[in-house]
Amino acid sequence: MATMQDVALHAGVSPKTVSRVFNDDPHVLPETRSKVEHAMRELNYVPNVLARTFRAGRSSSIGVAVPDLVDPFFASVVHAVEGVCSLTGITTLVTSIGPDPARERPVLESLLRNQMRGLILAPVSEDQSWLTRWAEHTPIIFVDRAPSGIEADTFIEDDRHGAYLATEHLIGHGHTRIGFVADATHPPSTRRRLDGYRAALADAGIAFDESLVACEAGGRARATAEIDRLWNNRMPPTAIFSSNARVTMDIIPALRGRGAALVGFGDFQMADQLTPSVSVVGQDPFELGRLAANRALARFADGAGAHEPASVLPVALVRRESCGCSPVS
Amino acid sequence: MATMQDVALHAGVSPKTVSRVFNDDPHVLPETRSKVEHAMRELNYVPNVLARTFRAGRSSSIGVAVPDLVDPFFASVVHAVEGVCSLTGITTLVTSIGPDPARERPVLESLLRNQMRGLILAPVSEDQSWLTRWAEHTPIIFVDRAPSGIEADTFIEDDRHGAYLATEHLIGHGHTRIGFVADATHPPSTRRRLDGYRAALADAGIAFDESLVACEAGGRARATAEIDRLWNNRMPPTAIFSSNARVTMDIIPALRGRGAALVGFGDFQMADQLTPSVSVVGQDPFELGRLAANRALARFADGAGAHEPASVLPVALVRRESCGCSPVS
DNA sequence: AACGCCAATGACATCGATGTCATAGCATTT
DNA sequence: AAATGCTATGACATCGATGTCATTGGCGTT
Repeated sequence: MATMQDVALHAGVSPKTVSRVFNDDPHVLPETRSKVEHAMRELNYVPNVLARTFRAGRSSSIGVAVPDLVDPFFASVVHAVEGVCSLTGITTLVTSIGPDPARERPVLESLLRNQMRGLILAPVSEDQSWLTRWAEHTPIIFVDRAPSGIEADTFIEDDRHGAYLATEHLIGHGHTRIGFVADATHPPSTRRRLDGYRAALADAGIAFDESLVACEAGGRARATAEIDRLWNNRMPPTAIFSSNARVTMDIIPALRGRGAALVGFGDFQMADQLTPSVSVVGQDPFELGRLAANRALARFADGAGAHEPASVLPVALVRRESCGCSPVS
Repeated sequence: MATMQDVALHAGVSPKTVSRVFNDDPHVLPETRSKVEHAMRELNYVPNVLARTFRAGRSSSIGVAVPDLVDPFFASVVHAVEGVCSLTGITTLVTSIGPDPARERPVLESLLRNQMRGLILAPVSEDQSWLTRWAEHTPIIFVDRAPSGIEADTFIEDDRHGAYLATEHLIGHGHTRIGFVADATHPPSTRRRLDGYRAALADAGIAFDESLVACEAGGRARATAEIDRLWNNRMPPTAIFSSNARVTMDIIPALRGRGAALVGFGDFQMADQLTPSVSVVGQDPFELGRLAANRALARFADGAGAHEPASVLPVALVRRESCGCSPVS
């Protein structure tokens, strides 16, 4: 790996001149320039990004941390961020945090230690106050899940309204016993979805029944167990609202033959091809990622400290068959 | 951001001593050590990874580049790599290349310029010979798709055999007009799958019919067009072999009502929940990622130059309903 | 008491690129 | 001809951590 020194020696100039040529500094004689360019080609010179970013003090990459890359929702968010950043020559460094809240801090710190230019984050833990120190220098943008213990730019969906719509719709189909299924209680987004669910029940004059809430349905096995539990209820549900796409996919097998209506939060691939096709609250993960990336880029200019009130993206009910609607033509 | 200098000043020692404390060098008096540790805590010292890796000459991260993160197959590969690397304190830097072969080289070069410790790659282009220069210093491991123009460690699935199995199985159900659908012709894996398909036909004494091959089926719209085209054939197919999971998902809507049997290469979420459930050739992306990551780690010790013959992971037919089998109890 | 040895610590150079300032050379002005 | 200005180039310092070697001082040996 040739360095600038090598090129300089080869071209008979100083390293600084090589640097100037490389960075298109106009103060170089055409003759000198071509000598240097020739030497660079000869030695196959490639700049050492490590040295450059070290000198510059911060890298030209932006970190993206999401709970799970295998989740198509987050994959789309990441995809959007990559799209925006690749246009500006900024590298995206993607990591998945995993389901364990305790892993969040170490994973993020090892990311941030690389002098990231910025961080786009969908947290899994319940406290991000320790990020304050980093936030002073590094813009941090929260997506999908609002931060706690720290204020920062945030882009979330209208979880509450989406859950309200879904629940209201099921109520409109005549259901009064509607189960709420999730894979964890703590994420703020799940809480807001539970809120919306309860609000819709309340507005329809239906009493909230704790025994219809099942929040341990992560993975097919536990999903099945939770659904069994719900149906062992004295009065089983006749409809289910599932609080995210992963859970929706996990409970579908368990729901077979139970004749329950279903609406899930979050669309997923093949949802429209299942029998019955699954009605969902449609989010726009790509837009979420796009907005977050653009905000991050804007903060590189503005400075890291500032932040605006959370942006709440609208969601819409996508009626398919599982809610009880008839297939659309 | 405090530096070692700051800590040294604060503790009244030299920067070198701070470095020693930080790196658990035994040649430090306990008293000095605690003084330094106190200063570090006081100033909230965090090492500058950029400076460290710059000094060390190479970073402690491994690059992972796949065509598409939204594809659950590659998402699983990445997940496995992350799992292995996180145990050894190596950061994984994930990028998706996208469908355009021309983007591959710039994307990878910008990754490699960061002095990656190694690279795990599922290429989209047809020539990786330019990687030779990097491969001398940086172990490069190919997954899912074998390299061309360069020799390197490679982990692929048994594409040919998988396609053979699938085609043979469809033939066993009495089909003689079997369509082959893909989203591109050039990836070596697709070619091998086409090979396997042709071999199975040949072994059964069925003539290969060019007009049953449709290789432009990327995305739902084009998938629908390709299926329409196949069915406009004078003798339409009665069964379809789809060469990857994305294509399988894309053609399913178009196949509705056509009564064709279907086997796809690659399992996907919900494949077992569709009606009919979709028979597939099952791969093991997680294992693929795990093996690749372990090989990369091994190369860090061995040195980059070497490589072993490609490892071919076995695949197995997962019989569900779409091939014509009856549901398993 | 003289010598050598080892442990603890620090001074300095180093990695590669680049910012700052100096200098040499040439042209233009008065 | 001297003063001024401007351009092309280079010397040197710098970013932060750490490898190398030197220095200091205490201890044990003969």
